[in-house]
Amino acid sequence: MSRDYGQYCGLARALDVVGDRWNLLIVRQLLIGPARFGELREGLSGIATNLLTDRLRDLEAGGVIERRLSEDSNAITYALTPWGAQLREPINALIRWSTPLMIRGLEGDEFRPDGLLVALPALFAGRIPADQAVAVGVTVDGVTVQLQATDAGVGVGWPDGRELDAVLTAEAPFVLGLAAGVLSLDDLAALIDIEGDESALRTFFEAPRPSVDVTG
Amino acid sequence: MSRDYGQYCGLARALDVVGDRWNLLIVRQLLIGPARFGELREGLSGIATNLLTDRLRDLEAGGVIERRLSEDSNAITYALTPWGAQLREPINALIRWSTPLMIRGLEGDEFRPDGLLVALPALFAGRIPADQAVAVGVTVDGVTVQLQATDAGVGVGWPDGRELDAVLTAEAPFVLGLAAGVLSLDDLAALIDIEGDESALRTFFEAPRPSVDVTG
DNA sequence: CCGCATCCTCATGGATACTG
DNA sequence: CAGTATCCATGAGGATGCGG
Repeated sequence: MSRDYGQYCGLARALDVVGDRWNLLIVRQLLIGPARFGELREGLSGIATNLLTDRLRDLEAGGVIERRLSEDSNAITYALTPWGAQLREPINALIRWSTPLMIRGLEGDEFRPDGLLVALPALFAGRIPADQAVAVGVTVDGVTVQLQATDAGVGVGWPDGRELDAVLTAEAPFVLGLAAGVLSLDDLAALIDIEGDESALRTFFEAPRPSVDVTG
Repeated sequence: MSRDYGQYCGLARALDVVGDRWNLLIVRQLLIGPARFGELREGLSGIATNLLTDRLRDLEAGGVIERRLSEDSNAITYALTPWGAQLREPINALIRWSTPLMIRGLEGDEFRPDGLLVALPALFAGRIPADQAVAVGVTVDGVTVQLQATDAGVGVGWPDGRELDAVLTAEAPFVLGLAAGVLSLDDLAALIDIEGDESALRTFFEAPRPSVDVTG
């Protein structure tokens, strides 16, 4: 690849920059936060190191990411530029579109809980669940992610020490189906585990959210 | 490519289906409307025929497109499935993201006016410009596209015979900059040509629209 | 270890010619 | 017109090496 489409079309030009294999997955990792070379390699399930080097150079030349030398020099950190960070919207849209592919289950694919930090905001995008200061946890593969009601919508992140009103423990496909609104807590009653105030969970998982289609 | 990422991640699974080279551009063409093999080949500026065949098969197997045999058989038409048509949102998001790349100008790339039928709805996405029954034309490369105020937002299409309140003639980058809101009619006064009621054009090009960043 | 370069193999992309 | 078949260049993927 790396070959330009040669079309004066927004989609073609966007793909000239981020369409190469691995590029958008690198951006996904950096949407979680700045990362070192090795962290990226780890989060991308073992991309070949030469490819990661190439892609990082391409993305830097394209203005999507930047290299930062940490204070003590010698340590290079990769981070999104402001423009690169705006890829969150296209990526969120692709994540919502992929819902029919996700509710099929893992099918042998590798699951990394930090992916929830990108997937859950995409599925909850922009909706405002409640005025209350509700915070719940979602535990997948033994790792807990915190959902928190904010004025702007649902905030997603690692637990920040605050008390959780409830914790939902479930397999990854169930969590994503719940977040996308194609599965309900009642549907999954026998397959999930809930501790604490179940109504706090319903605040999140029964509120309106971006429509996704499951026709696929 | 065609190789799966092997990650249980919405973005990775989406790219497993539409991430191969040419795939999203094929979807872009089909967002304009169903098309024959030769029309796709034409609209993709001469993609190799074997690649087009491969991609069409992949997309069909992935549930994104379907082959329709026309009534008199012998003529195959390709069209998006309902799920495939939902790629409009991710594609729109990428088109909005690409604005900084587009306002740089053509730079030798091929421009096809039918691309405006996809680009303009992306840039006007969802906003409601006016209650009036205003319709204007945008002429690029001698081809005119019609913009029409509707309850749902801006409707974009080929002229349907109705009388146009105004016609804007300009180079493609100017039209896209105007639609994205990073250029104004006043900025471009000397570079564009306006016939008819200029205020009708302002109804479209000075209304609020999705924010795009030009930091790139 | 971390960041990257080099080599090698093989799948994929791309251009052309060809066929029903 | 709608694809196949063929050939070649390129890129992906994996292993390894190397300086810091």
